[in-house]
Amino acid sequence: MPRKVREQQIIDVAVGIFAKRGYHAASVDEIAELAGISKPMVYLYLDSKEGLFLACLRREAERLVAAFQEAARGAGAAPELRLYAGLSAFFAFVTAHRDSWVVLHRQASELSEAIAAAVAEARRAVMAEVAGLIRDGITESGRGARLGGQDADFVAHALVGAADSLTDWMEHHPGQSPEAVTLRLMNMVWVGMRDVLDGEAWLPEG
Amino acid sequence: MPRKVREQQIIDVAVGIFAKRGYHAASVDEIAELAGISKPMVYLYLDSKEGLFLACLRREAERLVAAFQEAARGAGAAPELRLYAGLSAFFAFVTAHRDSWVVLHRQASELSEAIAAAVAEARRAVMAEVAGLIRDGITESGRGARLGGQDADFVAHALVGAADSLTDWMEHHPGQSPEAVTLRLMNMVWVGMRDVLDGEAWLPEG
Amino acid sequence: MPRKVREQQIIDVAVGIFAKRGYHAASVDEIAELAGISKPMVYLYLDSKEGLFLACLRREAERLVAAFQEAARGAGAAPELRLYAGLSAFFAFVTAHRDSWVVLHRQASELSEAIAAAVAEARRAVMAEVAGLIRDGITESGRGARLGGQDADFVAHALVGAADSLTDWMEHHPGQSPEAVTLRLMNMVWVGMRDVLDGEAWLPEG
Amino acid sequence: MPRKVREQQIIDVAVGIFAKRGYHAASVDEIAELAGISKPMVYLYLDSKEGLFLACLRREAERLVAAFQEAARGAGAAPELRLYAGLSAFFAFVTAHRDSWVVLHRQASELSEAIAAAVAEARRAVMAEVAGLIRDGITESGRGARLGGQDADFVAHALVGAADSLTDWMEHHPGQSPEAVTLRLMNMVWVGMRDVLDGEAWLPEG
DNA sequence: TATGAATGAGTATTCATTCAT
DNA sequence: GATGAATGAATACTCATTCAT
Repeated sequence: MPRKVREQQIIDVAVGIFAKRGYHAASVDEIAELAGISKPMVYLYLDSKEGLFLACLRREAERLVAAFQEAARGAGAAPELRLYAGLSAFFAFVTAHRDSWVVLHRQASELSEAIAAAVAEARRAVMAEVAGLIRDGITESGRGARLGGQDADFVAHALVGAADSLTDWMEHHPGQSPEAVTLRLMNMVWVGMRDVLDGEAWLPEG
Repeated sequence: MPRKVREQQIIDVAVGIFAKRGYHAASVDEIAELAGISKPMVYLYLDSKEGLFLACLRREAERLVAAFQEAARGAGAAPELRLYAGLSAFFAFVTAHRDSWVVLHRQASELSEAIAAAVAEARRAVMAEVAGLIRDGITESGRGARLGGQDADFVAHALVGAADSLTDWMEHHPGQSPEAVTLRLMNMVWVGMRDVLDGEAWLPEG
Repeated sequence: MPRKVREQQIIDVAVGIFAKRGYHAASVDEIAELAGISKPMVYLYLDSKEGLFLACLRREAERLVAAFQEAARGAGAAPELRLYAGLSAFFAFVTAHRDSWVVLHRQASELSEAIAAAVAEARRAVMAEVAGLIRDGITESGRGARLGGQDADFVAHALVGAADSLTDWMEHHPGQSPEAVTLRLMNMVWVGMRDVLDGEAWLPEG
Repeated sequence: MPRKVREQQIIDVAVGIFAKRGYHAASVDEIAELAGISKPMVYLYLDSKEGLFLACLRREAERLVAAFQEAARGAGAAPELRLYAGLSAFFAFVTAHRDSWVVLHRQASELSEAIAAAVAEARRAVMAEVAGLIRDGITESGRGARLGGQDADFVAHALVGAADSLTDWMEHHPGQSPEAVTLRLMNMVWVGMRDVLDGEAWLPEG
């Protein structure tokens, strides 16, 4: 069996176990056994438990970002439609691949530098993508005059954080389709942003 | 030294260590040593590593929720001002107590039933608070006709997720005061929500 | 409360706990709590866990031996009747005081020199008593010519071992009264011994 | 080194340590070290301290029962000769393998359910064997009329208890060969039983 | 390539025992 | 006389990792 295939098989199993048990509670023993392979092979291919987890992280992050980008790029020129398509792909992905999501989202802390860095990098990639779309949207709408680059970043963080949190929300509202969630989120954020840019400010005084 | 005082000292230290190392990597040995106490005392007072972590979780969650509620309640009658005050208190709290935040936010997975339940409960309490304010705001504005209870929940999840994520953003933009962040988030969400309620919909077609 | 009384109270509780949990699994904490006293008091009165156990051992051994002796002495002059009465008292005692018996009989090993010595001493006292009666019986019957002192000891060991074992047997045959068991054991041993002394030998050849 | 061999080595060592120190005082560390193996191997092969002890218990019980049965079966048809041969083998075994005997005989209490069950089972097996021979002896002698099944059990308990106790006695009388002890015990019990069955009763009145 | 056998290092937890008051 | 507070020391158990084959 070719090396690359074996490696992917191991990663497949590992993602499941890491999602179910968490990084620490997962044991290399269990992963090897479920992958139908001996432990030394796992070490030969992936180097260490950390290497194995990193491989999982990278593959799943890549898949998630790819899903987002592909959808966004296939959605024509309008930035808001691209954002919409990307978000839609995101919700579809996390719905379909819970394990990937759990590994990406819930294991960030208490891990080594290397892992924390990989997680941060994955998140940064998503943020950049989203912020880019937002920036484009602002520019295109001709409303960008008053805004520096920081604003798109701010909105991107808010939006991605909202999306993360709504992923949990979806779990408790199974009737809601990913599409419906996407649409509602777009409405809330995009309209808000647009109006704010139009000068419709909210101030504590009301 | 009286028991209650010692207990708080231990929890103080433990929050720091758990935040720095994560639940699994943290060792009871280290916590005891840093607290200037012997390990058996830790076990006598907090029962187990899990009990210790739960105590940390509960105390910090209580403090965070209390900060939010106190601020919100002291801010008059208008729901939007109360929400604003609450968010403001939230950002101030997580800025001032990074460790508390890390313990609350980043340790949810791979832990025992009991711990997961405590984390979920803490998050639920925050959500309920926020959703209540949003619901009040909708009702008071007279725009509630078209909305069921689920909508406030949806917005609350989006808002809380955005706030979580912006906490990370703040870390990389130290110039931004918690107040400024709060104001921008309010603008984005509140204005967006208000306008959506007013019928200003966004649809994929543009 | 006078010291002696307290001491006995502690020993009462300790016998129960040691019987229920065994020496090692029993914790001084539990004993102190059940005795309604603080741990340092237990140490003040009994010195150590081992001291406490020794005190239990000695008191219960004394009681058991006393029960046997008293019964034997109250039973007239005939050695066989005295033996019968003693055995009868023994079975009555272990039936009535299971905890004492368990502590005396089942904790002999894995303990310190001192404890092992105390157990051995208790057993030795019982053996001496029994062997004495047997020796008297042999002498009186005029059959002692062919026997040295070792024989009485041998029979005593066999008899006491049989009694120990029958204590377990009684537990699974609750219908059997201590008196009935005593009588059957006497018949088996006494008749056998008497006939053997009369020359009725058994040899492998049949 | 093949697994099965290692396992037996570990058990060999463990029997010695458990006999010397008792279950609780024995440490897995010490056993591993004496076996010239690392602790994780002990756990891999035997699962837990309890598992290790159970393995010792089962192996030694099996050996003892096997020694008894083999001797009894090789001794022809007469039940009394088979009993004699079995007892003889028993005394030879406990003389030759003191450690096995200590582990089997002195660790029954304060241990877990599982261990207590194993000990009880071992004793039950011995009892059944002995009781069977006694029952055969009674039947064959044509004296069984007046006896129910319980009597053989009663005699078996007495006999096994006597044998246990005489094992201790032998330790203090090194001059006595196992054969001599066996013969004396047979005489005492068998003759007594036979005569009792013949109607030669003993009653308290004399 | 593949693995059965092996381990060093570390962790949570418990308990008998003793001060300081 | 009495106790709440405190601890040193020990132990079962686990796991990532590697070697010999």
